[in-house]
Amino acid sequence: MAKENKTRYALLGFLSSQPASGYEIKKKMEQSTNHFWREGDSSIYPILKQLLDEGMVTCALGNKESDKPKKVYAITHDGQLELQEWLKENPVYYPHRNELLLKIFFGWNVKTAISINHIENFRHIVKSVINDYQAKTHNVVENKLTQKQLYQYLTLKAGIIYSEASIRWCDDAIKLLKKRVK
Amino acid sequence: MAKENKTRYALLGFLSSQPASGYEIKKKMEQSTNHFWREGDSSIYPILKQLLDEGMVTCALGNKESDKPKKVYAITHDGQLELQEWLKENPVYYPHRNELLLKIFFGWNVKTAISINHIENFRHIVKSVINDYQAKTHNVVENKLTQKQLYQYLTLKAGIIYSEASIRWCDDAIKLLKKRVK
DNA sequence: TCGCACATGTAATGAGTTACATGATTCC
DNA sequence: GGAATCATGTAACTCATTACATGTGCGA
Repeated sequence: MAKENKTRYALLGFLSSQPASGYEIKKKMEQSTNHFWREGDSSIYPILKQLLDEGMVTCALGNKESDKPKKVYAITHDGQLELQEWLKENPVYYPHRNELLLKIFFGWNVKTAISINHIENFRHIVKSVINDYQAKTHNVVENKLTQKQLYQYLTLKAGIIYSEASIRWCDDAIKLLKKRVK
Repeated sequence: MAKENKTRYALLGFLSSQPASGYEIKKKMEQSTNHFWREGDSSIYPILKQLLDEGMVTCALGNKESDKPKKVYAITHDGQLELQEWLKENPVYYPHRNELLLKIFFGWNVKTAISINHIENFRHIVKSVINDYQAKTHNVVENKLTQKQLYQYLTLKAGIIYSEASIRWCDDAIKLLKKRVK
């Protein structure tokens, strides 16, 4: 079975919300799905073109006021259907690789201080990510959200819960390792 | 900058513990690092060969008693050094893709029941994974572990903490979605 | 005028996955 | 005898990333 390209569904999904250019989609991704889904700078344009050829999206040039070379894509009925079909299918759970854990796993080959350092660095990164999340959720009232906002909020919450779990593991691991080192 | 192949370090890491054949390494991976690092069936043999060419490992044929076509690899001094150099470097944090969250993010395009169903399926999978972890840790006494076992234990604990976080998110998300649907 | 953000693309690399291919041994 | 596991590998394909390439509009 060929590996399916899922970027197309991400693009269709964003366009199902409102028409946008490739660049705008990329910016929106960075703001909203960055912690669980991101695309490279150049992967997005070829696939938009492909979707256009397949009739899943339409393309209109620029907005009338300015003459910027901007292509605004919009989803078609076929595109909506394909998106919905995909949304109904069971998602696949990739086992993701974690290089930090691999280094910890083999940590007995180096000084304990090195492993502790890796974990502390990771903890710093996660801390700053949590701040980001909190800025985005701190004035959210759960039962005042629109349907669309609720779903976005759920993915944000996933980010928070996983990050907090990371912090807990870091603290635990550092404590155990420091006990050994002294 | 070329993307670095990290499989080699995983192999060196396992061989730093004890000599083994490619197949044995694969089996050990499945038992120990499967939740944060796994290799495809066929990715492991070419890289062992490459490590052999580079002098990072040696290769001895079979064990004397049986004449199985088994190649037992052992790490060399150079291999140990390369492993340690890599262990000292700061790990890279990949943003991993999560297809479930992407489907949830665009969930307002389909019936709420579909999103709830995806989350419930995921919850089942995580539950069975947690049972696995617990079987492996239920008789561990933290301060009786050897250095090597401690590091392995830390990665196991990471698996547990992340899985528990997943369950918490699932319960949370299902509750919020069910409130909307009724 | 210089640099930055906007805006769209192509080409090359290499990594990961899947399918394919082979053959021995062990257990039922 | 047949199935599962042990054991090693090759080939093809897809995907993701990186670097490259080009051009506009705007503010300091």
